[in-house]
Amino acid sequence: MCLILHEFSMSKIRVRFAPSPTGFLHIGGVRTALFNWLFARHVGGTFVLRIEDTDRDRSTDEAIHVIMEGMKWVGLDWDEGPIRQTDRLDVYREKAMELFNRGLAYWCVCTSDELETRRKDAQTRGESIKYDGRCRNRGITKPIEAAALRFIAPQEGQTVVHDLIKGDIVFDNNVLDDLIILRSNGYATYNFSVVVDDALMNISHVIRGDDHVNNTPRQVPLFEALGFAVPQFAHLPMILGSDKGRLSKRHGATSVLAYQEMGYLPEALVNYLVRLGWSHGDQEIFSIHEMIEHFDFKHVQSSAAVFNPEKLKWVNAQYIRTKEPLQVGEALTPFLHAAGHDEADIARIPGGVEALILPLRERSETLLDFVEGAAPFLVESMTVDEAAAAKHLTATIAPALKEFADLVEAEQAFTKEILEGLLKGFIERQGLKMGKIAQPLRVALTGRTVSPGIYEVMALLGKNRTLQRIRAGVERAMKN
RNA sequence: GGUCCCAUCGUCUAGGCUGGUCUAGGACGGCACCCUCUCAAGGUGCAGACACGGGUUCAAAUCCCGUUGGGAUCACCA
Repeated sequence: MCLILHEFSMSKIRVRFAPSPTGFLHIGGVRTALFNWLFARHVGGTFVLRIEDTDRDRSTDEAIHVIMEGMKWVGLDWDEGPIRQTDRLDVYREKAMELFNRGLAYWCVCTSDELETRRKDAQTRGESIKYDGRCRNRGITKPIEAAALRFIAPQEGQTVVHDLIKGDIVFDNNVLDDLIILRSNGYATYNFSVVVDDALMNISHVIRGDDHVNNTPRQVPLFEALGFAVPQFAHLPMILGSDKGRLSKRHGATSVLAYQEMGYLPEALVNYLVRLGWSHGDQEIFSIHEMIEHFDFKHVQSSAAVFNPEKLKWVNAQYIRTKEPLQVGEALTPFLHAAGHDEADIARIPGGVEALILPLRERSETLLDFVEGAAPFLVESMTVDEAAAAKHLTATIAPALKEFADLVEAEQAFTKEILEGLLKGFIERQGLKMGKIAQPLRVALTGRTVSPGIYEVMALLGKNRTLQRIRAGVERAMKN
């Protein structure tokens, strides 16, 4: 029974996302996490969050917090962790010493300064800059001075990495360095702690960025030396900026949470990101369920992709238009508050926030666009675009506006449909064209030349403000 | 420079493994028209790509080789 259980856990698919907490969670990190998560959910495996904080100088608790907040916002929940590598330092030391005791590692007393000058010299001579191995045969058993522990890397034959995305990648072992696994300060290095953790945590698939392919042939012999099975690898192509360089602040926000602030819906960001490097025929919009169902490595692109903010906006707009108005309203409310509109402002609108969604969602790509478009309906006295007023609120149209205001005042019910009938009847009797009256009306009601349909505008304003604003518009028009 | 990766419209991509159905499909963006009270949304249409050169083959976007171009990586960072 125990054996069966053990074997089951060994064969189970386990993946991990292992960010280093030296900054915020950026777009590339989210995509790596997403593909790990999607694969885990697709196969019913386990998704582990591991924090690689062995660089004690650059890692901060704040960064860990921000990373987890970002993951939560996009909905990538983890099954185990967060596991911090700094909690496992003893494990790495123990495994490193095990290699030393087995004669698979040696002490190196070359200082970093010496190594650096030697590297530079080698480079100017045009030679290989890898470690020359001078401590390899010194046989230091108990270093008195500060010493680093180096792994004896194989120098003959080849290491083949079986990559789920790129296929087999072959490296000649003679390019392999005797890499340091334990620093002279006693802390394990990245390449070593990663291997120990992936092995001990039974990670079956290492899914990470493309920039790690060259680390892989260094890590594979380490798995073997430690006596562990080598996991499967999947190296994801990079995400590039519009200049095809690394994605950076130049290309807009790089922190996920900045996209939250810019009014993007998390599901839209995820949808955009999943299509960056992965496809399922011609499908563009995927529910989370569909992504999980269809995700596979076979359709992951092997070349890098340029991040396109325009398309992200389009995807966001699709979600804004199709999501339940109530849910959009929930997401929108904090933005309204942030813009200085309180509950009383929102209460001015007949129907509240929800009433705002339908007329504005066809015109909004982000939640910030909603805030902008909703402004005239959330205030008692609005700001008027002077140029618009000068152009549309003329003395010529003033009498018609006034007469329409009287009609509105006499009307008891105040719905979009009734208002439509009212206006249409009015212009017919007056022999006016809709275009003649609609724009002046719009400027009078919203202070702008751009808004939702004129009936929606009046409905959102309510009878009192509608009358008030048309009358104010008439005043202004007569002076024009 | 060494090593490794990559190469279809401006961008994301389908197709490639299992050559013919590809005069290369879809999406974003662009342009035009329609709809129309403005702006959108929506609809219709247009422009736009197999990096180049050699092979293999009756047939190549698809397979092979080379060239060119791009990228990643070469730390006691991760």
